[in-house]
Amino acid sequence: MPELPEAETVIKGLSKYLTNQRIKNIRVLNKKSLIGASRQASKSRVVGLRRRGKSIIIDLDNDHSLLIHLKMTGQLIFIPKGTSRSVRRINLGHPTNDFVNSMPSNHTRIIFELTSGTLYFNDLRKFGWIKILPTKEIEKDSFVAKLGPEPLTKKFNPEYLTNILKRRPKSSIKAVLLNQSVVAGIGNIYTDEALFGAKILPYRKNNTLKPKEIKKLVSEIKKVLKLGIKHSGTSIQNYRDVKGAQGKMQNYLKVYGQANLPCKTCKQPIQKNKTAGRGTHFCLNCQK
DNA sequence: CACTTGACCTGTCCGC
DNA sequence: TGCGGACAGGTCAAGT
Repeated sequence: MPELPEAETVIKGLSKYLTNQRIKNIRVLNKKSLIGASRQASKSRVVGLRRRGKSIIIDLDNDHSLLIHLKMTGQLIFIPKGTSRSVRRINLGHPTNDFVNSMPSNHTRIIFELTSGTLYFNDLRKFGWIKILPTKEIEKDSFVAKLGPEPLTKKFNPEYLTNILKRRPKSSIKAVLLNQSVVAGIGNIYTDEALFGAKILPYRKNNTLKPKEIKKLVSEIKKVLKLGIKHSGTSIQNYRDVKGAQGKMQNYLKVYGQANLPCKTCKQPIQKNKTAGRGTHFCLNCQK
């Protein structure tokens, strides 16, 4: 789930709790969730948090970093030291956890014990991972090295996207926006929202987009991502912030998850199909 | 080279 | 109530 706005929200929430805190111990409950040696992170102090695309980076004072990808169902939940059991009763988005006090939950994969409290990495589907690697090697990491520009920087502009589309004339615009090597951080939700804002059907072939449409699309992508950040991300099922709270962006979505409901602009029913292998939402009347 | 498909996992929801 | 199948926000390897 977590796309760029959700990763950004998690970082904002975690920073105040983790910065300058020491990692005392790391408990690995699911081996596959951790890549690298946990001893390279324990006994170190957190110096800062940052984001690259959808991934979260926690820098440590021993020249190592945690590179984290939440994939679809990953959560980073922080419980400050001394939190009472009643406060720990939080809704994590699935029935097994809904009314259970439990941290760790059934889906906790890694536990970081810090001086300020405990950080739980939960991940129902086990697709997510945390890598521990030297800070200097993050840029060379096999995952990070392939990422395209950040969508909220000037590097992502109409000229850049135009050149990308020329090299991929026959695929769909949606497939391009989901490709992290083209632009890093956009996922299924914000792709559908940005294409609606730009009035472009998701399955349009790239060589049919006009310059005006490309320009509008770039600006709509930046707009929906900023709106997502403003509303602390989208919570459809599992996404939660560090305190287990839901984001608010789902209340502002115009097409994602709105199949058969009236379009907020023209009242025609929102359509759903499969484009680029993903559930895709659009308005046949508003988008061309 | 670029695109599509299936796999990775666990769970929910819907129809029968 | 049970069962089978489709589907779920991401990415990668393998196939075309």
